[in-house]
This record gives sequence, C-alpha cells and structure tokens, in this order.
Amino acid sequence: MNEYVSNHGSYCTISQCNNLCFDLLTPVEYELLKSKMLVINFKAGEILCKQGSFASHIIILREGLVKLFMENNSEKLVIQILPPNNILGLSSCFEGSSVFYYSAQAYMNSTAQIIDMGVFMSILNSNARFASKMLSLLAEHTVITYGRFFCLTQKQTYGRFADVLLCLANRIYKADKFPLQLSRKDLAEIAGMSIESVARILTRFKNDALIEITSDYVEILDKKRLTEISHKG
Amino acid sequence: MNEYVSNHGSYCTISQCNNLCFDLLTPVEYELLKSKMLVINFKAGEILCKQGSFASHIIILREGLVKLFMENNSEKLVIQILPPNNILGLSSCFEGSSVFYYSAQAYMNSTAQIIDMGVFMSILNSNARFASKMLSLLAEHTVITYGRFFCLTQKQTYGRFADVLLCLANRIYKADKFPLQLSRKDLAEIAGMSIESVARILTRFKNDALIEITSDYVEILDKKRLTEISHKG
DNA sequence: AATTTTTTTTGATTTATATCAAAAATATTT
DNA sequence: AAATATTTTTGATATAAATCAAAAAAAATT
Repeated sequence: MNEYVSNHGSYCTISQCNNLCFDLLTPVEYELLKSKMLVINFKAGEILCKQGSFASHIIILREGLVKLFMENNSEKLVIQILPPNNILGLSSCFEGSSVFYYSAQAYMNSTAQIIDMGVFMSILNSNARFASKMLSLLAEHTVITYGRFFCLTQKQTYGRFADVLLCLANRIYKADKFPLQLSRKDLAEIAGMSIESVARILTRFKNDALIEITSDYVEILDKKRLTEISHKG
Repeated sequence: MNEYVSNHGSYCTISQCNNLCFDLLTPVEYELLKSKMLVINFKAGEILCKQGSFASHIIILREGLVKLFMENNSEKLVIQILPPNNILGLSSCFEGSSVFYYSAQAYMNSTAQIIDMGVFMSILNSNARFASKMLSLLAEHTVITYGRFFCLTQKQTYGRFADVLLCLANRIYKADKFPLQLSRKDLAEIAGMSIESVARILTRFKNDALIEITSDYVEILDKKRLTEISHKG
C-alpha cells in the first residue's frame, strides 16, 4: 500500500498551511497590503464569509477555530476545519469568479485579518514567488479536501468517525487528550452522519476502551486500533 | 436560493480550464519549457499518472478523455473527468510534495504534453502572471471538486445520476445528444453507485421520457426536469 | 434548590441502496 | 452462423445508517 493511501486519515480535515510568507513581499507591497488590511474579531457562531456572496476579500484566520461548509436549502457539508494561520478564499481567486464557494463560521471566538481582494490579486500578478507560494497553499488545501472527499464517500460511519477523532488529536489540538469544545451536533456534521450515530459510535469506542470521553475532554487511549478502524473504513 | 447553489449540478464533473496561457511566458521561458516537454499518446485504458508515484511532471491533456481517481485496496473514487486542454498535477505543486495524489486513466485514446516539474516550478517562481494564472486554474478546479464533493455526499442516486448526465451533455460533449462511450460500469463509478443502480435509473429515466438511450448514443429529452431532479437530490 | 430547556443516549422502525442471483441482451470469438 | 463470453437488466434480499420516539443526563433559568 502506498504512503498516501495509508495516510488518508491524517489528511482528512486539517490544513497545515501555517507559514503565510508575507516575508516574500517587497516593503512596498507589504505596506500596500497593510494599508488595505483589517483585523476583525468574530464571536463563536458568527459567519466570516457567506457562500454565494461577493468575494471582496481574502481572510487569514489568526486565532480560534472555523469550519468551512457548503449548504443548500436542506443539506450541509463541512469541507474543512480550519485552525489558526490558515488562509481562506484562495479558491475564489480566479478570473470571472467573484463569489465565495463556501461559508465559514467560527466555532469559538476567533480573530482574522481581512485583505482586500483587489490588492491581493494585484500583488499576485506582480510577485512570482508570492503567487507560487499561494498556489502551493491552495494545492495543499486541495489535497486535504481530496482526502476528506475520499473519506466521506468511501468509508462507513466507524471509519469516518475514527478519522475525525484522529484529526482532532493530530492536527487541531496536537495532543491525545484534548478539550471537547464541539457538541455531538458539530461532530455529526463534521463526520457526515446523524447525531444518533455519533452517540452510538462514542459509546462503542468507550466500551472498547479506544477513547475516554467526559463532558469536557476526550482522550485517545488506543491510537493504533483507532487508526486501523480508520483504514478499514 | 443563491446562484451558486442552484448551479451545483453544472459544477459537478468537468473543468473548463481551456486557456492554458503559454502566451504569458517570455520567449526564453517558452523555449525552456518546450525543450523539456514531451508529447505522448495514451491508448484507452492506459495510466497517465499513478497515485503515490513521484510527481516528476505536469501533464496537459490535449486530446481524448481522462478520469482522475483515488483508490485504496478496495474502493475507488472518481474525482473528476477531464476533457482536452486541461492541466493535471497542479495539486502536487507544493513544497514538500513530490507525489501525485490521484491516478489518471484514459477512457479513450488520448494525447498529452508532459512538462518537467522542475522547469515548471522554476517558471512559476519567476513569472508572476503565469503563476497567477496557474493559481486561477487550480482554484477553478478546486471549486469544481467542491461541487462534486457536495453532490456525491448530499444527493441520492437519482439526483447524482441526473448530474452526471447533465455534465456529460453540458461540459464534455457540449450537446444534448452525444455518443455513449462510457459503459454502465464507468457511469456507476462516476456517479458513485452500483452498476445495478445505474441500470435501474436509466430504465426509469427512459420510461419517464427524460432521456433516450441506445447502445451508441444518449439524448437528453427533458433537460428541465432532469435539472429539477439534480437539484432535489 | 427546583424547574425548565437542551443535549445526549438508547431502542425500534424505516429507507435507500448495495449485494446476490438469474435472465436477457449484446458483443466477441470460433 | 453458432457458440461463447461479456454486459446489462430485473427481481429478491440484506444491510448500513437515517429517522422516529422516548428516556436519561446535563445545562440553563427561575
């Protein structure tokens, strides 16, 4: 089995684009960017950008935790969960496009830098290394989306949920024991299943001593078996 | 309902990145690129690139039809169907990455230009407008993947299959009557369902006078209702 | 502290769709 | 043209997971 396949799980939800490389900008470009940049605080539950609305800016999440999702009248799909130091809106950077293709909502109080799209695009068109870096970030993000796409379409509930737990531990909280800031509803949404299924899987994982879960934290007890479950699907 | 949501169907499978903008290159860059470029013919069924293998090149499909897919031991997910004049491998263009994250296989005899990844990356790092254009192409591709992700995870079989038919008509063949070059197995794979489900849906659509299908062509008779089915899911 | 509201868990039922099995149709080979 | 192999269709059954319903637990409000 090749390395990538065996890593589907860890590619599942979280981007690792931490280095945003404003150091690639010239002083003039940096000043220009700063002059068109705002810092905004979002409260838990607030919307950072809305699917279908005019993509007038690029957003860099600096603190907090955010979900990207698509929705229509009845359905909702979480595309990705974004920890701090990730950029949001790159997929709207193409000619003829001027809208966001997903919404972003804060799970908790969050801080973001908001950069004017026009300025961002003009810098892209003048600074090759910066543009390359942004291509690189979008590529990385896209690969993560592929992994999640595979996970949600090919694996069944236990495998999907094992993936979610591993992602939370490995990518978001970077610890095997982490605070439980997400509700069963949030988890269900991320894992693409019903709330009841989440409850059932949690009880099962708990009984099998794979995890410990209380009202305020989760601890992964048997990462090896959880990874096996993720791979089996 | 916003415009994007109502367009999920048409975003479902096919990229429209036709203009590849080698005209953005300087003469020197163009010569360099050409010197490191090969043209290769692939027979139906042949593999253009293999998931997990070293991404030593960027591929531009010039003729034919290709599917991009991810697979593990037992499962297979078609990420996208690529008509001619599309670029393949941009998602491997990031630092630290050197592998393809999907495989590509030709549905029919196809022709592709193969460009050395090192040369491609070095041009990206020196030509801002070219790099911007590539970012733009990847962004467009990513948005299409989002649409397909939504389709495959949120819609059920009839909606998904209506989407596939509409995509074939609108994006690939650009006609309501088109040759049936894909087997039921191919269609099932694209729509993410079993072959038997495809057969059942086709009989149903035929009986309801939505389409006409023979051994060598498909004709869409009622695009409006098919679109409704796609939207309802 | 008692009451109300919300969230979570558990059990029973339903449903969409896969799988299994076999027949029919089509394509390929002899 | 006949025989064989493959693909497609149709029907019956199985299954994973959603939905429905209600109880239990936790959180919020009075």
